[in-house]
Amino acid sequence: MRFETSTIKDIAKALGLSTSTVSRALRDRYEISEETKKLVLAYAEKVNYRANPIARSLKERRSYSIGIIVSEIANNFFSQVINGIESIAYDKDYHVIISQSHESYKQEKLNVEHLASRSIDGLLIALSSETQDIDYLRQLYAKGLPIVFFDRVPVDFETHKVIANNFKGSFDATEHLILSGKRTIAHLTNSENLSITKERLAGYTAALAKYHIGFRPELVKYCQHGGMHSAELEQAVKELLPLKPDGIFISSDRLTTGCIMALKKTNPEVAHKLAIAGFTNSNLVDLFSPSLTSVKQPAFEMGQVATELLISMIEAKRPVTEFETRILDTELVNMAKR
Amino acid sequence: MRFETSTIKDIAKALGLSTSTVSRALRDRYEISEETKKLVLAYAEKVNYRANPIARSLKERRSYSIGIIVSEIANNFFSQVINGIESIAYDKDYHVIISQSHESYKQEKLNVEHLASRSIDGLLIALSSETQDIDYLRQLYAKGLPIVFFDRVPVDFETHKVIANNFKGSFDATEHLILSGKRTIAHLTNSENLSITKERLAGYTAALAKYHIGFRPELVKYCQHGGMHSAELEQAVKELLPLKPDGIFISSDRLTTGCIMALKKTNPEVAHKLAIAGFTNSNLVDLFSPSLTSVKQPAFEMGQVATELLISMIEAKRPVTEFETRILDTELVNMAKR
DNA sequence: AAAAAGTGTGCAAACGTTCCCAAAAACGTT
DNA sequence: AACGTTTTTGGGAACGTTTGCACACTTTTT
Repeated sequence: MRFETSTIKDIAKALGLSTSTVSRALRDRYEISEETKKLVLAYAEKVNYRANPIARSLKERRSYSIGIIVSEIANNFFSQVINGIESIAYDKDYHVIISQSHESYKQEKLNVEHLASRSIDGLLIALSSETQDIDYLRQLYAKGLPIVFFDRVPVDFETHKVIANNFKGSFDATEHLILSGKRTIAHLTNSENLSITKERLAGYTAALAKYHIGFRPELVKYCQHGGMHSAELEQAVKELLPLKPDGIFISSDRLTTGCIMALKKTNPEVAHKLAIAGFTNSNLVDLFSPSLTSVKQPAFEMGQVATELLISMIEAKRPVTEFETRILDTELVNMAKR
Repeated sequence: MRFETSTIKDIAKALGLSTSTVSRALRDRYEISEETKKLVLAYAEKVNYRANPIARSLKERRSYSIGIIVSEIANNFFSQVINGIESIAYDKDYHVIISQSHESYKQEKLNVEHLASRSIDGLLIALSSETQDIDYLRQLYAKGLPIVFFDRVPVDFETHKVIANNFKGSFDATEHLILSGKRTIAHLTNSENLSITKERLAGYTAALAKYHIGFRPELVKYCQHGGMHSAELEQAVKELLPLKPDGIFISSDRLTTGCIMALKKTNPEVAHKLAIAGFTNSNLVDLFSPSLTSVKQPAFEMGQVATELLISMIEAKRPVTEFETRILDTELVNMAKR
């Protein structure tokens, strides 16, 4: 801000102390007499002193801020994750800077690099559905930037990761469809290179296998852009319907809503006959028609856990070498009766 | 970031120049020989030099970042506004920092002050539904922090403002209900102290007046927390239904979805008989059941306009004294036939 | 040929902190 | 009373920039 606020120097001058003393009093560092400390604190309070975080950042070579990359904040899952992140970050005096990749690799890379140049202390990232090459992240990581992945995580990157139990979530949802009598269950899913895609596919096939239903690859449709383009979704739906599925399991928030929308638009009569189960964290799911069974991820908690792990990395005195992958359980809700 | 990158000093040393020369070459300032400039630029490119924004901020006493306060990012209207803000901000090399008030005055004030201490160059804010006292904003403004309000704006604060044409949006929605034969139209709205509440109420009453329908105050229900608490909504619905409305006009995104949810939960049979019209920017509105007529705000454009105004204030050489209030038209979509 | 004007560069201070190092003050021990 | 400890304070450099000023050199003007 261009307008002046009081600085440590001002306080020092006013109190006849040195800036070092004032700084120490304020940060409660080293040995400092109770008396002086109180004096400084009282005066600082009086003039409403706020430390200049910019100056502090420059000096300490860290910014007390962490970067977040998600594909879209207008996505319930991600906005809930962000709320979780904030809840922890603010507690520990970190600020968060949110960037959106819009499922674009180029945008993601650009944003990450921008954040890195803004001196973030660490990065929380869910990869875009387009992302295949994470070399740029490796480089930053090698240079010392702590990174924690969540939701969409790369397999071959050694760091902390936080994911939902995608396998179980998918298994449960698929099993639910099977138990309500469906046998031809389509699977609409994200870009093939995402970790969540693989895990969710595995849950789906495992459920089929448990009930001795043959896996038919043609029932699985991938969406490269994660549902960002409605044309992509309509195409997938168009290809799927001739196969006469009686149920469909959809593997992401955006795809779920997008798919129902596409169904309604292109084949409204089918939409209501098809049993639908899908990942979504929308809190509007109760309003949807056709209704669906939804797999809800513990988004808020995922954000919290990821942030705790990240901050532990940031504040570790020595390089962290032991990494963990936290897996949090999903929840199956709003069982549609049909 | 704790890891080292090359600095202006490094470049200067490597090239046998002074830091001033390098700085000037990089920023293309003052007279500097083409030759030296090319040399520096080439070398900077080679070592992948990135100016340290922190140092620059400290020196220039500005951060090239703007703060945003919204009640909730998990709200389609606001996330679209944010996208609009980002589209302009990034173009002009500003970074944005997003904070959520969660419709709490306390949280809002805390966040604003936090942002201010983080040296933002300007603030874009939509007031929380609880906010009555904006003295803290006045103080910051008086100290020189440029502020632009959008959506929820205070009346008695002289600065740029960007709003939707709330009057017309409400008028159109209410008229739509009237034209489809409704006569007892309830109005569910936000906290009474919000600007949008007043404007939308005015549109509602004007439409009633045009068709010679008497205004019945008991048909208007205010929600202090803007739909953040479902109990509040259910209570409002409970009080409204005995009055036997045949239509309802709801005046905000969160209230619209929340109200339908409450209706469905408490009186599912009524829910489908009532004609519903409401403000919402949800892109899932096509999936809703009961369906509704929605008033959509030009959220993206609002964000863009607000940002342009803010940046013009930030970059003005002399204090701005002429302020404008931009009013953008809403759109009535998805006319429910009933 | 000297003075004036123009051009390119470097020096050094400043932005507001933190923190190493040394100096001063307070205290205790003999 | 002189010394050693311990506790508290101050001086000043550093973080990476930007920029006013001075200086040196070149070109133009008289």
